[in-house]
Amino acid sequence: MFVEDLEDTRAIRRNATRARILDAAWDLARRDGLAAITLREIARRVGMRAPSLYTYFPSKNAMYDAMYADAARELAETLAARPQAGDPRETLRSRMRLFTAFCVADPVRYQMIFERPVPGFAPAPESFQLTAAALAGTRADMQAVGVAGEPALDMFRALITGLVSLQVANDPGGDRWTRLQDDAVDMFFAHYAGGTRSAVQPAGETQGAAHDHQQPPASR
Amino acid sequence: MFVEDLEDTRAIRRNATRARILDAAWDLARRDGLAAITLREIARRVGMRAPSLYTYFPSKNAMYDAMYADAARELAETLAARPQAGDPRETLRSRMRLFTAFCVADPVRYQMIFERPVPGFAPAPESFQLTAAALAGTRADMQAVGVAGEPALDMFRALITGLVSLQVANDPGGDRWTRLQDDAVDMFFAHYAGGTRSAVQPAGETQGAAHDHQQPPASR
DNA sequence: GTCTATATCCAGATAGAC
DNA sequence: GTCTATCTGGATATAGAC
Repeated sequence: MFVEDLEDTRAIRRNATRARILDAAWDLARRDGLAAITLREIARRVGMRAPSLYTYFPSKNAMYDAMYADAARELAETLAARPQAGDPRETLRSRMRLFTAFCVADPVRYQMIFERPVPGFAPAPESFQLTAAALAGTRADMQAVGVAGEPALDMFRALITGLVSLQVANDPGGDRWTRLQDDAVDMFFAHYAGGTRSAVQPAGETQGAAHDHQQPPASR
Repeated sequence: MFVEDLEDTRAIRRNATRARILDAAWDLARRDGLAAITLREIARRVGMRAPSLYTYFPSKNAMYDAMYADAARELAETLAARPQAGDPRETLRSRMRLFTAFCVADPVRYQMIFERPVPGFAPAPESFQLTAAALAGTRADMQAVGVAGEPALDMFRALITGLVSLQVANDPGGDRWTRLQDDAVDMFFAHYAGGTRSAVQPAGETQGAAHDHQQPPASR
Protein backbone atom coordinates (compact mmCIF):
# COMPACT_ATOMS: atom_id res chain seq x y z
CA MET A 1 0.00 0.00 0.00
CA PHE A 2 2.62 2.46 1.07
CA VAL A 3 4.64 1.57 -1.92
CA GLU A 4 1.69 2.16 -4.18
CA ASP A 5 1.00 5.48 -2.56
CA LEU A 6 4.57 6.48 -3.17
CA GLU A 7 4.29 5.44 -6.76
CA ASP A 8 1.08 7.37 -7.15
CA THR A 9 2.64 10.46 -5.65
CA ARG A 10 5.59 10.11 -7.94
CA ALA A 11 3.35 9.71 -10.97
CA ILE A 12 1.35 12.76 -9.98
CA ARG A 13 4.45 14.89 -9.61
CA ARG A 14 5.75 13.57 -12.87
CA ASN A 15 2.56 14.41 -14.70
CA ALA A 16 2.54 17.85 -13.14
CA THR A 17 6.03 18.48 -14.45
CA ARG A 18 5.03 17.19 -17.87
CA ALA A 19 2.14 19.63 -17.84
CA ARG A 20 4.48 22.47 -16.87
CA ILE A 21 6.76 21.57 -19.76
CA LEU A 22 3.87 21.44 -22.20
CA ASP A 23 2.57 24.77 -20.98
CA ALA A 24 5.96 26.31 -21.61
CA ALA A 25 6.03 24.74 -25.06
CA TRP A 26 2.62 26.19 -25.90
CA ASP A 27 3.65 29.63 -24.72
CA LEU A 28 6.74 29.50 -26.84
CA ALA A 29 4.79 28.20 -29.83
CA ARG A 30 2.31 31.05 -29.54
CA ARG A 31 5.23 33.46 -29.63
CA ASP A 32 7.46 31.94 -32.31
CA GLY A 33 5.32 29.39 -34.10
CA LEU A 34 5.04 25.65 -33.58
CA ALA A 35 7.93 24.74 -35.82
CA ALA A 36 10.32 27.17 -34.14
CA ILE A 37 10.22 25.94 -30.57
CA THR A 38 13.47 24.57 -29.20
CA LEU A 39 14.15 22.25 -26.31
CA ARG A 40 16.69 24.67 -24.87
CA GLU A 41 14.16 27.48 -24.58
CA ILE A 42 11.44 25.23 -23.22
CA ALA A 43 13.82 23.89 -20.61
CA ARG A 44 14.93 27.39 -19.68
CA ARG A 45 11.34 28.39 -19.04
CA VAL A 46 10.74 25.58 -16.61
CA GLY A 47 14.09 26.02 -14.89
CA MET A 48 15.83 23.04 -16.43
CA ARG A 49 18.51 22.25 -18.97
CA ALA A 50 17.55 20.74 -22.28
CA PRO A 51 18.71 17.17 -21.59
CA SER A 52 16.52 16.96 -18.50
CA LEU A 53 13.45 17.12 -20.70
CA TYR A 54 14.29 13.65 -21.94
CA THR A 55 13.26 12.36 -18.55
CA TYR A 56 9.70 13.35 -19.40
CA PHE A 57 9.56 12.99 -23.18
CA PRO A 58 11.61 10.51 -25.17
CA SER A 59 11.92 12.92 -28.10
CA LYS A 60 10.82 16.27 -29.37
CA ASN A 61 8.25 14.62 -31.60
CA ALA A 62 6.79 12.91 -28.55
CA MET A 63 6.32 16.37 -27.13
CA TYR A 64 4.54 17.50 -30.27
CA ASP A 65 2.35 14.45 -29.97
CA ALA A 66 1.42 15.38 -26.43
CA MET A 67 0.65 18.92 -27.59
CA TYR A 68 -1.56 17.58 -30.35
CA ALA A 69 -3.36 15.40 -27.83
CA ASP A 70 -3.84 18.47 -25.62
CA ALA A 71 -5.43 20.37 -28.45
CA ALA A 72 -7.59 17.51 -29.66
CA ARG A 73 -8.85 16.81 -26.17
CA GLU A 74 -9.72 20.47 -25.65
CA LEU A 75 -11.60 20.51 -28.93
CA ALA A 76 -13.56 17.41 -27.96
CA GLU A 77 -14.38 18.88 -24.56
CA THR A 78 -15.46 22.15 -26.10
CA LEU A 79 -17.86 20.51 -28.52
CA ALA A 80 -19.15 18.12 -25.88
CA ALA A 81 -20.30 21.13 -23.88
CA ARG A 82 -22.69 22.02 -26.70
CA PRO A 83 -26.13 22.75 -25.37
CA GLN A 84 -28.74 20.46 -26.88
CA ALA A 85 -31.18 23.06 -28.11
CA GLY A 86 -34.71 22.01 -28.92
CA ASP A 87 -34.45 23.19 -32.49
CA PRO A 88 -31.94 21.07 -34.43
CA ARG A 89 -30.93 24.12 -36.37
CA GLU A 90 -30.02 25.91 -33.19
CA THR A 91 -28.06 22.89 -32.09
CA LEU A 92 -26.05 23.04 -35.28
CA ARG A 93 -25.58 26.76 -34.88
CA SER A 94 -24.34 26.44 -31.34
CA ARG A 95 -21.91 23.73 -32.38
CA MET A 96 -20.60 26.00 -35.08
CA ARG A 97 -20.24 28.94 -32.69
CA LEU A 98 -18.36 26.82 -30.20
CA PHE A 99 -16.11 25.61 -32.97
CA THR A 100 -15.26 29.01 -34.43
CA ALA A 101 -14.73 30.45 -30.96
CA PHE A 102 -12.40 27.57 -30.16
CA CYS A 103 -10.40 28.18 -33.32
CA VAL A 104 -9.94 31.92 -33.05
CA ALA A 105 -9.26 31.76 -29.32
CA ASP A 106 -5.89 30.13 -29.98
CA PRO A 107 -4.73 30.16 -33.59
CA VAL A 108 -1.65 28.11 -32.81
CA ARG A 109 -3.76 25.40 -31.26
CA TYR A 110 -5.95 25.60 -34.36
CA GLN A 111 -2.93 25.17 -36.59
CA MET A 112 -1.76 22.19 -34.58
CA ILE A 113 -5.04 20.38 -35.18
CA PHE A 114 -5.98 21.43 -38.70
CA GLU A 115 -2.77 22.20 -40.51
CA ARG A 116 0.59 20.54 -40.63
CA PRO A 117 2.71 23.21 -39.00
CA VAL A 118 5.73 21.09 -38.15
CA PRO A 119 7.62 19.58 -41.09
CA GLY A 120 8.18 15.92 -40.46
CA PHE A 121 5.66 15.62 -37.66
CA ALA A 122 2.34 13.83 -37.97
CA PRO A 123 0.11 13.12 -34.98
CA ALA A 124 -0.31 9.59 -33.71
CA PRO A 125 -3.48 7.90 -34.98
CA GLU A 126 -4.93 7.66 -31.47
CA SER A 127 -4.85 11.41 -31.05
CA PHE A 128 -6.21 11.87 -34.50
CA GLN A 129 -9.30 9.85 -33.61
CA LEU A 130 -10.41 12.59 -31.23
CA THR A 131 -10.58 15.08 -34.07
CA ALA A 132 -12.55 12.77 -36.31
CA ALA A 133 -15.15 12.48 -33.57
CA ALA A 134 -15.87 16.19 -33.86
CA LEU A 135 -16.73 15.76 -37.51
CA ALA A 136 -19.02 12.88 -36.68
CA GLY A 137 -20.91 15.17 -34.34
CA THR A 138 -21.41 17.71 -37.07
CA ARG A 139 -22.67 14.99 -39.38
CA ALA A 140 -25.21 13.90 -36.80
CA ASP A 141 -26.40 17.46 -36.25
CA MET A 142 -26.73 17.89 -39.96
CA GLN A 143 -28.91 14.83 -40.36
CA ALA A 144 -31.07 16.03 -37.50
CA VAL A 145 -31.62 19.24 -39.41
CA GLY A 146 -32.66 17.24 -42.42
CA VAL A 147 -29.70 17.93 -44.63
CA ALA A 148 -28.23 14.71 -45.91
CA GLY A 149 -25.41 13.81 -48.22
CA GLU A 150 -21.66 14.16 -48.02
CA PRO A 151 -21.54 17.07 -50.48
CA ALA A 152 -23.70 19.15 -48.17
CA LEU A 153 -21.45 18.34 -45.23
CA ASP A 154 -18.39 19.13 -47.31
CA MET A 155 -19.90 22.46 -48.29
CA PHE A 156 -20.69 23.27 -44.70
CA ARG A 157 -17.18 22.40 -43.64
CA ALA A 158 -15.80 24.60 -46.40
CA LEU A 159 -17.90 27.53 -45.23
CA ILE A 160 -16.79 27.25 -41.63
CA THR A 161 -13.19 26.52 -42.55
CA GLY A 162 -13.06 29.53 -44.83
CA LEU A 163 -14.49 31.87 -42.24
CA VAL A 164 -12.13 30.71 -39.54
CA SER A 165 -9.14 30.60 -41.81
CA LEU A 166 -9.59 34.14 -43.09
CA GLN A 167 -10.41 35.37 -39.60
CA VAL A 168 -7.23 33.97 -38.14
CA ALA A 169 -5.04 35.01 -41.06
CA ASN A 170 -6.33 38.52 -41.76
CA ASP A 171 -8.04 39.84 -38.67
CA PRO A 172 -6.66 38.06 -35.62
CA GLY A 173 -8.42 39.17 -32.49
CA GLY A 174 -11.26 40.73 -34.47
CA ASP A 175 -14.55 39.38 -35.74
CA ARG A 176 -14.68 40.48 -39.36
CA TRP A 177 -15.38 36.94 -40.56
CA THR A 178 -16.72 35.19 -37.49
CA ARG A 179 -19.59 37.67 -37.31
CA LEU A 180 -20.69 36.36 -40.71
CA GLN A 181 -21.23 32.86 -39.41
CA ASP A 182 -24.94 33.14 -38.68
CA ASP A 183 -25.51 34.63 -42.08
CA ALA A 184 -23.46 31.81 -43.56
CA VAL A 185 -25.69 29.21 -41.96
CA ASP A 186 -28.81 31.00 -43.20
CA MET A 187 -27.37 30.96 -46.68
CA PHE A 188 -26.50 27.30 -46.32
CA PHE A 189 -29.91 26.29 -45.04
CA ALA A 190 -31.68 28.23 -47.74
CA HIS A 191 -29.78 26.27 -50.35
CA TYR A 192 -29.56 22.81 -48.81
CA ALA A 193 -32.73 22.60 -46.74
CA GLY A 194 -35.08 24.47 -48.99
CA GLY A 195 -35.16 27.53 -46.79
CA THR A 196 -37.82 26.08 -44.52
CA ARG A 197 -37.18 23.79 -41.60
CA SER A 198 -38.43 20.74 -43.41
CA ALA A 199 -36.20 17.82 -44.23
CA VAL A 200 -35.27 18.06 -47.86
CA GLN A 201 -32.89 16.02 -49.93
CA PRO A 202 -29.91 18.06 -51.09
CA ALA A 203 -29.18 19.01 -54.62
CA GLY A 204 -26.42 16.75 -55.75
CA GLU A 205 -25.90 13.36 -54.29
CA THR A 206 -27.21 10.34 -52.45
CA GLN A 207 -27.14 9.98 -48.72
CA GLY A 208 -24.58 8.22 -46.55
CA ALA A 209 -20.86 8.40 -46.23
CA ALA A 210 -19.79 7.36 -49.66
CA HIS A 211 -16.08 8.01 -49.54
CA ASP A 212 -14.97 10.00 -46.57
CA HIS A 213 -11.32 9.41 -47.23
CA GLN A 214 -10.15 11.92 -44.72
CA GLN A 215 -6.40 11.83 -44.40
CA PRO A 216 -4.82 11.20 -41.02
CA PRO A 217 -2.56 14.25 -41.16
CA ALA A 218 -3.70 17.76 -41.84
CA SER A 219 -7.40 17.25 -42.12
CA ARG A 220 -10.36 19.34 -41.18
CA MET B 1 27.56 49.80 -77.85
CA PHE B 2 29.65 46.68 -77.70
CA VAL B 3 30.07 47.21 -74.04
CA GLU B 4 26.35 47.50 -73.59
CA ASP B 5 25.78 44.34 -75.61
CA LEU B 6 28.21 42.54 -73.41
CA GLU B 7 26.46 43.80 -70.32
CA ASP B 8 23.12 42.74 -71.72
CA THR B 9 24.42 39.28 -72.49
CA ARG B 10 25.84 39.02 -69.03
CA ALA B 11 22.58 40.13 -67.47
CA ILE B 12 20.67 37.61 -69.53
CA ARG B 13 22.94 34.78 -68.49
CA ARG B 14 22.74 35.92 -64.92
CA ASN B 15 18.96 35.97 -64.97
CA ALA B 16 18.89 32.56 -66.59
CA THR B 17 21.01 31.18 -63.77
CA ARG B 18 18.81 32.87 -61.21
CA ALA B 19 15.81 31.19 -62.82
CA ARG B 20 17.54 27.80 -62.72
CA ILE B 21 18.26 28.27 -59.03
CA LEU B 22 14.67 29.25 -58.31
CA ASP B 23 13.38 26.27 -60.26
CA ALA B 24 15.52 23.99 -58.16
CA ALA B 25 14.27 25.70 -55.03
CA TRP B 26 10.65 25.18 -56.08
CA ASP B 27 11.27 21.53 -56.86
CA LEU B 28 12.83 21.02 -53.49
CA ALA B 29 10.03 22.93 -51.75
CA ARG B 30 7.42 20.76 -53.44
CA ARG B 31 9.23 17.72 -52.10
CA ASP B 32 10.16 18.79 -48.56
CA GLY B 33 8.08 21.89 -47.87
CA LEU B 34 9.02 25.52 -48.19
CA ALA B 35 10.53 25.82 -44.74
CA ALA B 36 12.77 22.79 -45.22
CA ILE B 37 14.74 23.80 -48.28
CA THR B 38 18.48 24.28 -47.79
CA LEU B 39 21.02 26.22 -49.79
CA ARG B 40 23.30 23.22 -49.96
CA GLU B 41 20.69 21.03 -51.60
CA ILE B 42 19.59 23.75 -53.98
CA ALA B 43 23.19 24.33 -54.99
CA ARG B 44 23.75 20.63 -55.48
CA ARG B 45 20.81 20.49 -57.88
CA VAL B 46 22.18 23.23 -60.08
CA GLY B 47 25.72 21.89 -59.96
CA MET B 48 27.16 24.44 -57.57
CA ARG B 49 28.34 24.72 -54.02
CA ALA B 50 26.27 26.60 -51.53
CA PRO B 51 28.43 29.73 -51.28
CA SER B 52 28.15 30.31 -55.01
CA LEU B 53 24.45 31.01 -54.60
CA TYR B 54 25.38 34.23 -52.85
CA THR B 55 26.51 35.56 -56.20
CA TYR B 56 22.87 35.49 -57.26
CA PHE B 57 20.99 36.08 -54.03
CA PRO B 58 22.31 38.05 -51.07
CA SER B 59 20.56 35.80 -48.57
CA LYS B 60 18.19 32.91 -48.25
CA ASN B 61 15.35 35.26 -47.46
CA ALA B 62 16.05 37.12 -50.69
CA MET B 63 15.52 33.82 -52.44
CA TYR B 64 12.20 33.34 -50.68
CA ASP B 65 11.27 36.82 -51.79
CA ALA B 66 12.02 35.95 -55.39
CA MET B 67 9.94 32.79 -55.02
CA TYR B 68 7.05 34.78 -53.62
CA ALA B 69 7.32 37.19 -56.52
CA ASP B 70 7.25 34.22 -58.92
CA ALA B 71 4.07 32.93 -57.38
CA ALA B 72 2.37 36.30 -57.18
CA ARG B 73 3.22 37.07 -60.78
CA GLU B 74 1.84 33.72 -61.92
CA LEU B 75 -1.36 34.35 -60.00
CA ALA B 76 -1.75 37.77 -61.58
CA GLU B 77 -1.12 36.35 -65.06
CA THR B 78 -3.59 33.54 -64.48
CA LEU B 79 -6.37 35.87 -63.45
CA ALA B 80 -5.56 38.33 -66.20
CA ALA B 81 -6.30 35.57 -68.71
CA ARG B 82 -9.89 35.48 -67.49
CA PRO B 83 -12.30 35.50 -70.40
CA GLN B 84 -14.64 38.50 -70.21
CA ALA B 85 -17.93 36.69 -70.54
CA GLY B 86 -21.02 38.63 -71.51
CA ASP B 87 -22.85 37.66 -68.37
CA PRO B 88 -21.17 39.21 -65.30
CA ARG B 89 -22.03 36.13 -63.30
CA GLU B 90 -20.17 33.96 -65.75
CA THR B 91 -17.25 36.33 -65.54
CA LEU B 92 -17.17 35.88 -61.79
CA ARG B 93 -17.52 32.14 -62.16
CA SER B 94 -14.65 31.93 -64.60
CA ARG B 95 -12.45 34.01 -62.32
CA MET B 96 -13.26 31.66 -59.50
CA ARG B 97 -12.52 28.58 -61.59
CA LEU B 98 -9.19 30.00 -62.66
CA PHE B 99 -8.38 30.79 -59.07
CA THR B 100 -9.23 27.38 -57.63
CA ALA B 101 -7.43 25.63 -60.48
CA PHE B 102 -4.38 27.79 -59.82
CA CYS B 103 -4.42 26.91 -56.14
CA VAL B 104 -4.83 23.16 -56.42
CA ALA B 105 -2.37 22.91 -59.31
CA ASP B 106 0.51 23.70 -56.97
CA PRO B 107 -0.30 23.59 -53.26
CA VAL B 108 3.17 24.75 -52.29
CA ARG B 109 2.84 27.81 -54.47
CA TYR B 110 -0.58 28.35 -52.90
CA GLN B 111 0.97 28.17 -49.44
CA MET B 112 3.65 30.62 -50.39
CA ILE B 113 1.08 33.23 -51.34
CA PHE B 114 -1.70 32.65 -48.85
CA GLU B 115 -0.10 31.23 -45.76
CA ARG B 116 3.04 31.99 -43.86
CA PRO B 117 4.96 28.80 -44.42
CA VAL B 118 8.42 30.05 -43.52
CA PRO B 119 8.91 31.21 -39.92
CA GLY B 120 10.57 34.58 -39.95
CA PHE B 121 9.93 35.32 -43.59
CA ALA B 122 7.45 37.91 -44.84
CA PRO B 123 7.25 38.97 -48.48
CA ALA B 124 8.38 42.41 -49.53
CA PRO B 125 5.51 44.91 -49.87
CA GLU B 126 6.10 45.30 -53.61
CA SER B 127 5.47 41.61 -54.21
CA PHE B 128 2.51 41.71 -51.92
CA GLN B 129 0.87 44.37 -54.07
CA LEU B 130 0.46 41.85 -56.87
CA THR B 131 -1.68 39.66 -54.68
CA ALA B 132 -3.87 42.53 -53.56
CA ALA B 133 -4.63 43.29 -57.20
CA ALA B 134 -6.29 39.90 -57.56
CA LEU B 135 -8.70 40.76 -54.78
CA ALA B 136 -9.48 44.08 -56.43
CA GLY B 137 -10.48 42.17 -59.57
CA THR B 138 -12.89 40.01 -57.60
CA ARG B 139 -14.38 43.09 -56.01
CA ALA B 140 -14.96 44.61 -59.44
CA ASP B 141 -16.58 41.44 -60.76
CA MET B 142 -18.78 41.34 -57.72
CA GLN B 143 -20.03 44.86 -58.24
CA ALA B 144 -20.71 44.05 -61.88
CA VAL B 145 -22.91 41.21 -60.70
CA GLY B 146 -24.78 43.59 -58.48
CA VAL B 147 -23.57 42.34 -55.15
CA ALA B 148 -22.17 45.18 -53.09
CA GLY B 149 -20.74 45.49 -49.64
CA GLU B 150 -17.62 44.21 -47.98
CA PRO B 151 -19.44 41.54 -45.98
CA ALA B 152 -20.62 39.92 -49.20
CA LEU B 153 -17.10 39.95 -50.58
CA ASP B 154 -15.77 38.55 -47.31
CA MET B 155 -18.33 35.78 -47.45
CA PHE B 156 -17.42 34.95 -51.02
CA ARG B 157 -13.74 34.85 -50.14
CA ALA B 158 -14.52 32.57 -47.21
CA LEU B 159 -16.40 30.18 -49.46
CA ILE B 160 -13.62 29.93 -52.01
CA THR B 161 -10.91 29.82 -49.39
CA GLY B 162 -12.66 27.02 -47.55
CA LEU B 163 -13.16 24.94 -50.67
CA VAL B 164 -9.57 25.32 -51.77
CA SER B 165 -8.15 24.83 -48.32
CA LEU B 166 -10.05 21.59 -47.67
CA GLN B 167 -9.32 20.38 -51.18
CA VAL B 168 -5.60 20.84 -50.79
CA ALA B 169 -5.46 19.49 -47.25
CA ASN B 170 -7.75 16.46 -47.50
CA ASP B 171 -7.98 15.41 -51.10
CA PRO B 172 -4.88 16.57 -52.95
CA GLY B 173 -5.09 15.73 -56.61
CA GLY B 174 -8.81 15.05 -56.38
CA ASP B 175 -11.86 17.25 -56.83
CA ARG B 176 -14.01 16.45 -53.81
CA TRP B 177 -14.31 20.13 -52.89
CA THR B 178 -13.50 21.96 -56.10
CA ARG B 179 -16.41 20.26 -57.83
CA LEU B 180 -18.69 22.02 -55.35
CA GLN B 181 -17.62 25.45 -56.49
CA ASP B 182 -20.43 26.07 -58.97
CA ASP B 183 -22.97 25.00 -56.42
CA ALA B 184 -21.27 27.31 -53.94
CA VAL B 185 -21.71 30.27 -56.25
CA ASP B 186 -25.36 29.40 -56.82
CA MET B 187 -25.87 29.31 -53.10
CA PHE B 188 -24.05 32.60 -52.71
CA PHE B 189 -26.02 34.35 -55.45
CA ALA B 190 -29.31 33.11 -54.10
CA HIS B 191 -28.54 34.69 -50.78
CA TYR B 192 -26.72 37.87 -51.77
CA ALA B 193 -28.29 38.73 -55.12
CA GLY B 194 -31.83 37.68 -54.42
CA GLY B 195 -31.61 34.60 -56.60
CA THR B 196 -32.36 36.58 -59.75
CA ARG B 197 -29.78 38.42 -61.81
CA SER B 198 -30.96 41.80 -60.59
CA ALA B 199 -28.74 44.12 -58.61
CA VAL B 200 -29.78 43.88 -54.99
CA GLN B 201 -28.27 45.40 -51.88
CA PRO B 202 -26.88 42.79 -49.55
CA ALA B 203 -28.19 41.92 -46.17
CA GLY B 204 -25.85 43.50 -43.71
CA GLU B 205 -23.86 46.56 -44.47
CA THR B 206 -23.29 49.67 -46.53
CA GLN B 207 -21.31 49.69 -49.71
CA GLY B 208 -17.71 50.64 -50.24
CA ALA B 209 -14.48 49.47 -48.71
CA ALA B 210 -14.98 50.49 -45.16
CA HIS B 211 -12.08 48.85 -43.43
CA ASP B 212 -10.22 46.45 -45.60
CA HIS B 213 -7.33 46.16 -43.22
CA GLN B 214 -5.73 43.31 -45.03
CA GLN B 215 -2.44 42.42 -43.46
CA PRO B 216 0.70 42.39 -45.58
CA PRO B 217 1.73 38.89 -44.56
CA ALA B 218 -0.45 35.82 -44.76
CA SER B 219 -3.55 37.33 -46.28
CA ARG B 220 -6.08 36.02 -48.72
C1' DG C 1 16.09 13.48 -11.61
C1' DT C 2 19.06 16.81 -12.80
C1' DC C 3 23.23 18.17 -14.06
C1' DT C 4 27.74 18.96 -17.13
C1' DA C 5 29.99 17.62 -20.98
C1' DT C 6 29.89 16.10 -25.29
C1' DA C 7 28.73 13.70 -29.69
C1' DT C 8 26.87 14.42 -34.03
C1' DC C 9 24.93 16.86 -37.34
C1' DC C 10 23.42 20.64 -40.10
C1' DA C 11 22.29 25.30 -41.01
C1' DG C 12 23.39 30.19 -43.15
C1' DA C 13 26.94 33.10 -44.10
C1' DT C 14 31.86 34.96 -44.94
C1' DA C 15 37.01 35.17 -46.43
C1' DG C 16 40.01 34.73 -49.68
C1' DA C 17 42.54 31.79 -53.32
C1' DC C 18 42.14 30.95 -58.15
C1' DG D 1 32.09 33.42 -60.65
C1' DT D 2 33.23 29.49 -58.43
C1' DC D 3 35.72 27.20 -55.37
C1' DT D 4 37.67 25.42 -50.54
C1' DA D 5 37.90 26.30 -45.96
C1' DT D 6 35.99 28.10 -42.13
C1' DC D 7 33.16 30.83 -38.84
C1' DT D 8 29.32 30.94 -35.88
C1' DG D 9 25.57 29.17 -34.07
C1' DG D 10 21.93 26.16 -33.42
C1' DA D 11 19.67 21.74 -33.15
C1' DT D 12 18.53 16.79 -31.04
C1' DA D 13 20.25 13.41 -28.44
C1' DT D 14 23.42 10.52 -25.29
C1' DA D 15 26.87 9.35 -21.42
C1' DG D 16 27.86 9.44 -17.07
C1' DA D 17 28.83 12.09 -12.56
C1' DC D 18 26.28 13.47 -8.55
